[in-house]
Amino acid sequence: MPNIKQSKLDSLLRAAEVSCSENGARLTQRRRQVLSALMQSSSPLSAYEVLDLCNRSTASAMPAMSVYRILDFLEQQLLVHRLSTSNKYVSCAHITCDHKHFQTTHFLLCEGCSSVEEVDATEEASEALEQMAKTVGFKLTTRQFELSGICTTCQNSASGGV
Amino acid sequence: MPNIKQSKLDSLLRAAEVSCSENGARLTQRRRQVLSALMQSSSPLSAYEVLDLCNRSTASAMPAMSVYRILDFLEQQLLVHRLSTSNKYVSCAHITCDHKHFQTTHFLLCEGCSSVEEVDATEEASEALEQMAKTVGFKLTTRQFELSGICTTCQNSASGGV
DNA sequence: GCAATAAATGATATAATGTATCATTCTGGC
DNA sequence: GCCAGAATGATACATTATATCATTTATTGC
Repeated sequence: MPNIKQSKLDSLLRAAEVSCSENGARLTQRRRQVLSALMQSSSPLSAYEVLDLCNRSTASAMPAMSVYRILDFLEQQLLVHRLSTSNKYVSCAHITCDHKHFQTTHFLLCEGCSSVEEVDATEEASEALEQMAKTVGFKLTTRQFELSGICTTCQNSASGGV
Repeated sequence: MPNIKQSKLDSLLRAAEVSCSENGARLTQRRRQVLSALMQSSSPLSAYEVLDLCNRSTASAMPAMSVYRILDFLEQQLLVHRLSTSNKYVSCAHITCDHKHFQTTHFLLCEGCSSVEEVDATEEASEALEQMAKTVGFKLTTRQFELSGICTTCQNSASGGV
């Protein structure tokens, strides 16, 4: 279920390739395949879901091991994010911009349609959390939060489905 | 590695039993065993870690299935919490008080010693997160946040270990 | 261009985690 | 004691993740 245009996908992949080469890394065929699967998905995918998609699109079967390796690689390159609450992966929403993930990122996970929205933390939210932790002497290192809820679309459709 | 006194453990278990019976549920031997393992642990435990602990303390082997069932039960009874980021379990810090988990709870996970601190969300933090989500039309349902960082103890000990 | 080296992937086995299903045992109410 | 429902046991299996070594593909120095 590709929910993005081919042209958009191409430009994302091109940007990803540039990003890799800037780090002295290569966006190989296999890596492109995995990244592409995530980009075309409207919801986070597990490693095995990625595997299935890859093996559906190509004749040559990819082993599970490769998917895990490649997901790790893509995560290091900041091209995908791993959602720890569901242990699934999403492609980064900021591949084409020069956003550098300096600040904290939130992922809003819709319980209705499973979509994910990647947003920057507001100053206030970061501040408030930091402060709260500090009152018990805790020093935060978390740079990523995953919040569940209902997205706009699902709020408007009574059913709550896709 | 029991980090709590026997008397403390006993009183916690007694309180848990009362809590169960108020809900028309029973704290059976097996359930007590599982809950006890979690109470005695200074860090969150996976289902299989719980299983190992239970099977170490008793002669009669408990099947994995039972542990999963019992963890579900204890979670329903609000006697334990499931940490979704690590897929592990901790016993509730508020078993002996009448705290009812009405408000949002945070879990501060120490990257040094793996300990967990369960704290109530501050008004400001809840507010700020809610507000942030609202700006993109998202309605939060999350009642539990898991934040990683370094606890006081580990900040003070250079090594960062236990 | 070509060997040497490193990076990436393939292939296989296995560990770890979680669930489905049905049988058995335990418990409280009659 | 008997029965119904709850709880647990037991077994099989599905899913997810990792370890390890072989093979292929790219890169570098010559």
